[in-house]
Amino acid sequence: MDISLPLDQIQSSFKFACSLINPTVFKQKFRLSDEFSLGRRRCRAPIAKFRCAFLDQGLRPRPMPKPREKEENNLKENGYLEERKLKKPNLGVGICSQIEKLVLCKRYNEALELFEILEINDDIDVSFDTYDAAVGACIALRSIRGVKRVFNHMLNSEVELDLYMMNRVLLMHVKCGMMIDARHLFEDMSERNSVSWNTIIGGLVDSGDFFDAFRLFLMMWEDSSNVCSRTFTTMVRAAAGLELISPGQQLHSCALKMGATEDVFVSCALVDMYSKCGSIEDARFVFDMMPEKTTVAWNTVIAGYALHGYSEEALSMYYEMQDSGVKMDHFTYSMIIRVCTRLASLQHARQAHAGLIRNGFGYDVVANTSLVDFYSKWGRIEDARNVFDRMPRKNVVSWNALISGYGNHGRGAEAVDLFERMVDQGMVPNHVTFLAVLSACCHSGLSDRGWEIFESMHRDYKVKPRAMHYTCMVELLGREGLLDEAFALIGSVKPTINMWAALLTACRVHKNFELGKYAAEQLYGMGPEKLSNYVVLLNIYSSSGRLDEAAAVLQTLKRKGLRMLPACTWIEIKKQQYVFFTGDKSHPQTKEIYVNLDNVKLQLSKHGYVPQRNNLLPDVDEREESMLLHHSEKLAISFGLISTPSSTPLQLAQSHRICNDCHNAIKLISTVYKREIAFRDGSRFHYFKEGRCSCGDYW
DNA sequence: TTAGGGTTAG
Repeated sequence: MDISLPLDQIQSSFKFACSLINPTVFKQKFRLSDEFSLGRRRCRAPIAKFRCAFLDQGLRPRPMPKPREKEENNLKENGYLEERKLKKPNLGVGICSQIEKLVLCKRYNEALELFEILEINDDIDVSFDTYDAAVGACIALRSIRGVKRVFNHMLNSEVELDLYMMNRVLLMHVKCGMMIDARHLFEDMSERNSVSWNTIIGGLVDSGDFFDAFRLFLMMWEDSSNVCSRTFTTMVRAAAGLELISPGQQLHSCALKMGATEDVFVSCALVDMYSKCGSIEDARFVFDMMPEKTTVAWNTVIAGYALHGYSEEALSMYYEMQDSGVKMDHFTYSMIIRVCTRLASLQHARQAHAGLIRNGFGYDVVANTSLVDFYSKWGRIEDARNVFDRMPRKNVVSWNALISGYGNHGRGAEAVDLFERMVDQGMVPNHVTFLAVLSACCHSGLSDRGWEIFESMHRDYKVKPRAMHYTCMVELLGREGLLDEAFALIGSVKPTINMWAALLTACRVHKNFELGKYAAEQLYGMGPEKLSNYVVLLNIYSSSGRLDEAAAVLQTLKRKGLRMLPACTWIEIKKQQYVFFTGDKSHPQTKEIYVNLDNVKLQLSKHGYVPQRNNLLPDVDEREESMLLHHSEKLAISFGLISTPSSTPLQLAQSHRICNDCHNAIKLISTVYKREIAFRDGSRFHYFKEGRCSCGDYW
């Protein structure tokens, strides 16, 4: 970060940095609409221009009130005028003040309903205060209909809006996502202040039009009197949205020179920007420099660590935050519970759960959803259910988390029940819901129900099945041995690697070598340079006893210089990483490890765990095969990642998830290459991305 | 009058 430049140099370099943003590229990238030109015109009567824009959109305001002169003369003649004059202000003032009161009480819907009365009574004078309240209701409800109604009324009444009200109207359009109208409004404003600029730029950033936001900011920069700390906050968010550190750094420099970094909002935005742009060190630097660290500042830096997979650092910051005495909020707990899920730390998660309740956030939907996810992922589905049942409000993510949990526990019927209950309660399922419930059906062998749900996805819920749903169905059909149906399903869509892989697995299980070979070749054809595709092809050949063809694949591999790395698992214990390859005996405590593994194997068998034998590999003895097959779960158990040695589907699934263990590849490579090709490739160790068990991409 | 941080799957 170069922050030593003089201000004028910073300004010019900032402009240069922004000019580097190629409009064409950005328009393509962000699918921007036609270039937004900011007119220099000034309109003396802005409301007249709004009317034109309004009519251009095909909207027709109600007829203007007719002159009442004739009517009043008639009334005067009949002696009614005095009565009317008395009634008019009473009715109008009553409704208007009622609207204002309803908005104050946050009864926005009722306020807008009452506003309808104003529409049908032309003779009620509406004050700015009432319009302001109605605008507030529209913003709170994000009601486009409300915006049209209130704005229409303003147009009809021909009221001259002052700058404050113009900004409110602008904000109303921005908040309701009506950015085209907002742009027209902004363009036609005869007077603008920093609020007007910040509002429109903020709207552009919120709607993802980062490039337009930068362009407008540069225009604003020309008249720097309008630029304030809130502008920097918004623009830093734009840089974060673009994930471009260079404009972010320039903004940081400008903000420093203008003293804007003293604003806690700017600093928080900078912390967020640096972490989103991949520089957690700079994020931490900005955080450390903050004289006053607010809850949001702590949350932002914790979120930054969590985003980059630094779960332990995130947890450590969480405890530092606790020690600092800063109040934690529902954001803090949501994040930290998610971090605990990654760390598989029941102890910390329980503490966070207790803190959540103790500090009065026990009803927060997001934090509770994190808890449901945590408990269901770590073998405590009943705890997950308890948390879920006690949630006063649930959103689709909460339902998805629990359905997914039941599915992973092999409790498919309960997952389906939950899905049906969710629909009964009026919750709209999304593509994640269907993935969870289809996957649950798949793991529990509920093929008919799975197929029914799959068919209803688009028909009843208008959720178009994606590739992952088709993959799930291929797996489901494949498990049932319906290989031709699975093949036909793949043929009905654009096949993906995962679909062929699922079919290949089914073919191996059901010994359909011809179709399996075809699937493997398709897989091979979709990514010829990917080692994993050679491995599965090699696997299918050797599995079907076609050793010559398997040898040919090996030759191809050799010719292309692709090396197969042996399967490995690595584990971090107290910041020390331990790496194990298949059949590895190089660790100084190998003897103890294998004794432990044998104990685990014994305990597993006592719990009824029967290793799945692979009858396609004749030259591997049973002991070795069993060891290879369950390498990951045994390691996970022996290092305490799985609390008890049992064979519940969840625990096995978790161990595979942690160790990313690919059984077939391990077996194949250890069979074909034996131990002598096992080597430690130091360059692969950079996959220690999250410091937990992981496996290289080359599988 | 405008602003910063969070959940499911992949």
